[in-house]
Amino acid sequence: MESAPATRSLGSAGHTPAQTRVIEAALALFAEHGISGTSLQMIADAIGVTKAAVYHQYNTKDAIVVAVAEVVLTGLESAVTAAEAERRRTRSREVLVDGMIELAVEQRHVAGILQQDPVMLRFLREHEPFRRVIERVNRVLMGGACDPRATVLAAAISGAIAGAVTHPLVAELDDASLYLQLRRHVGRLLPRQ
Amino acid sequence: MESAPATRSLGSAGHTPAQTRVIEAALALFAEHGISGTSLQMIADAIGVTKAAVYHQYNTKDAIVVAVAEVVLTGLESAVTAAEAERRRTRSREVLVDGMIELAVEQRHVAGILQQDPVMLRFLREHEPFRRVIERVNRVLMGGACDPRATVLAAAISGAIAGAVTHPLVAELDDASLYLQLRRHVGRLLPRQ
DNA sequence: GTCTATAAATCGATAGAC
DNA sequence: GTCTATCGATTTATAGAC
Repeated sequence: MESAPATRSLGSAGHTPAQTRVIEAALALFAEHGISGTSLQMIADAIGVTKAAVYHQYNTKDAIVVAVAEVVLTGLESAVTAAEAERRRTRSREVLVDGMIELAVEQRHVAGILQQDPVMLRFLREHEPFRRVIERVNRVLMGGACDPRATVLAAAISGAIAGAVTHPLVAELDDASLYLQLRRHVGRLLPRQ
Repeated sequence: MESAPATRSLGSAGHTPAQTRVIEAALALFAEHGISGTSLQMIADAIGVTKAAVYHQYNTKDAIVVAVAEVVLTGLESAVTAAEAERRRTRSREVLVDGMIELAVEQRHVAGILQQDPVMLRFLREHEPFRRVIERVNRVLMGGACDPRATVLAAAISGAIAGAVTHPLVAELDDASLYLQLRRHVGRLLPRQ
């Protein structure tokens, strides 16, 4: 029997096979060329269909970007939900950081686009469901404080994780080593509990 | 009297006023919309001239990207040159990290595009003078080692700095606080000397 | 150094057949 | 669900006058 599905504020479920093909092709191309640098023609070519077929699934390019964002953010939402279930704030942050590292390593080839692409950042700011997830993540990372020290710490943690897994230096490192070393280094960033 | 100009492998000197206007406008637009998301028309509009006038200064868009990269990388090259002058490896890394933080805070609104934009990353890989600077930075950050621990550490330091200064959380923080807090947090990342 | 004008290709997006 | 065909706007880039 399945475990009860976590309450989702992001509707990433219910994709037809054709939609899934679009999302996966777009994800790979966005990561390599950026969102602005990816045309619908490139997505269509990658799938092996025409532009019109892509438009039948998502009738604007923005809709594709939102669908891609939902897929990537779903994991982050689960991680922050698990973290928020912890009672102690320091423990909560540890759980979230560990989840973020695991996700970032899993999705290392696409992690960059979510956190750095200007088009994606615009959606993260303006699309309400996305902003809520980001705000929950930041709140946990800041550990209840809101002073400059906590703010920069949260930014540095996010940046270190996203920046490290997408850094050219670690391109040839295996997932397990990257995960272990990243846990170790980012762990040093966290204040002693 | 002026101090002797540091040996430059990046030819960022010798810009005409018109070229400087192009570079500065491009820098701001690249940072906001990404490189692919910035057209020559947008650059021309920002300066207040026509596209043809822009093309008279740089006859391809790629040439503008290279010129922008040179300007931004010049600071990094000075920082790594200063760091390499130190005798002890741990001290060398400290000097470089401090220089990188200073540069990143100064250029916080454009720092992201250099380290994360897919088009810029392609130039950093393929343009030989750029790659040499990046390699020198990485060598100092890794402190003489080349194991997974040192590799991920170097990636995490770069990522933490670039990621932190461009993070939306710190957008409203003043430069001085950002610099101080970032030094503190990234300092914890460095192994005890 | 800047302009007008234009070329050739590609962009996102739509209509309608199958 | 995919196709052909097309639209209008925009893209990079060039030619030639001032």
